Amino acid sequence: MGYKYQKKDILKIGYDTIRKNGYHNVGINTILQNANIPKGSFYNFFASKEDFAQQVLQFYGENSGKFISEMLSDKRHSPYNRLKNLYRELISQNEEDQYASGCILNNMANEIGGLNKPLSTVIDKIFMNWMYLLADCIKEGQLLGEIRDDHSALELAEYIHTGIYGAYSRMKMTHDRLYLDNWFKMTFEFISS
Amino acid sequence: MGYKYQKKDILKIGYDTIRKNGYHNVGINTILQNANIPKGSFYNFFASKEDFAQQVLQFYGENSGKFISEMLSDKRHSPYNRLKNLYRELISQNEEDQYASGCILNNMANEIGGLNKPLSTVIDKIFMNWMYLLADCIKEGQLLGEIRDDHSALELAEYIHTGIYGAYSRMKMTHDRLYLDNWFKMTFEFISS
DNA sequence: TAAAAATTAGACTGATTGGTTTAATTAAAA
DNA sequence: TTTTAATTAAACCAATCAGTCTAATTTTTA
Repeated sequence: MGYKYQKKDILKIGYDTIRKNGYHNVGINTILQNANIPKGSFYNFFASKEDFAQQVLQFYGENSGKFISEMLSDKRHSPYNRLKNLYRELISQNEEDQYASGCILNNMANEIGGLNKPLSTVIDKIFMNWMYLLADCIKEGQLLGEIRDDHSALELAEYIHTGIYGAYSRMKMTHDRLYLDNWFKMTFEFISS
Repeated sequence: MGYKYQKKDILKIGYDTIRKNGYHNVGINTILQNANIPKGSFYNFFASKEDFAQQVLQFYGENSGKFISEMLSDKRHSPYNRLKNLYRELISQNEEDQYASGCILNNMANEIGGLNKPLSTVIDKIFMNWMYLLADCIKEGQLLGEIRDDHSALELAEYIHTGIYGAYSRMKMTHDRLYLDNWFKMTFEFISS
């Protein structure tokens, strides 16, 4: 049977709440209400708000890693098109909240990255993990001759993904996908060979 | 003579404090301490924390606008090189705080852009104002044949500036300029014709 | 089944939040 | 110079913050 509440469920609520509202703007009480748990249970699972945020990021990083990995190993498409499909999908996922929130990793990086070393370390690890997944696919595309190879696969991966983070910043202002689409169009033009 | 405190000085302190620490992470009391003013004076000048943030952004937007405008009208260099000089300079400015803070406009956009309509409207106006300055210079470069013209000047402007915003997100994790430099190298290669 | 451990529950705490209030002081306008 | 308005000053307020505490309950282990 197990106990009443599942850590995983609280992390899921926390992910959603923090992604949409930010870190400092969200109090523990909001998490408790959204997850419908008493404070004692929260602090039974998590040592502090910061520890919670860390686990939320980890949770998200692992799920996203799996998703990226699956999208980039779909052998029905070429590497370049697999990349395009991934970002097409990531862009589409923002429709759910009217393009208001973006990616929790980027949000946290911008909000507290420069101030909180433990959290920025976690964010960096997750990010680099994704980059290696991207770089593998890009490398494949370079060998096939469909992606330019005057820059390393890892550099291109980082260029692509930081690019969409910049576009998220603008997306939040306008609440539409125009900037994401423009970024998509131009980036994939620039990296094709 | 005038009164004891100057609104402009408080805005300058506010700009610095909020840029480095975020919006929700900074309380009015911190601003009061940093600016060395009593609470009564603050609320004499500003209606609320949100109003204050709005005026801080406006203040920054105008100063930055002037700076961008000057850099982009330096006729000793070609348009393409003026752009490069501008971003070289913007990157360098981040050394002061060990690449931990980035741009207040981008930070605020990411932290509260999706939640606060009045503030996101201000941010958007300032951003677009900059974009028109950039686009004018890019247009010039396109006519000279040194910047690719298969995308509109405004689209390229937006692409460039959202690009550096993405790089800021990464810069905050690593606290160095590597990502900024990589972004710079690749972007200016991609947009040259 | 008995004992130990983990979890649930929410009242409580001290510090901090954005903002108000009232009085004293200073500068500008008449 | 007198009156009015703006500014300075800081004590004060209700609400909220992250986190603690103790007791009851439930699950696991022995």
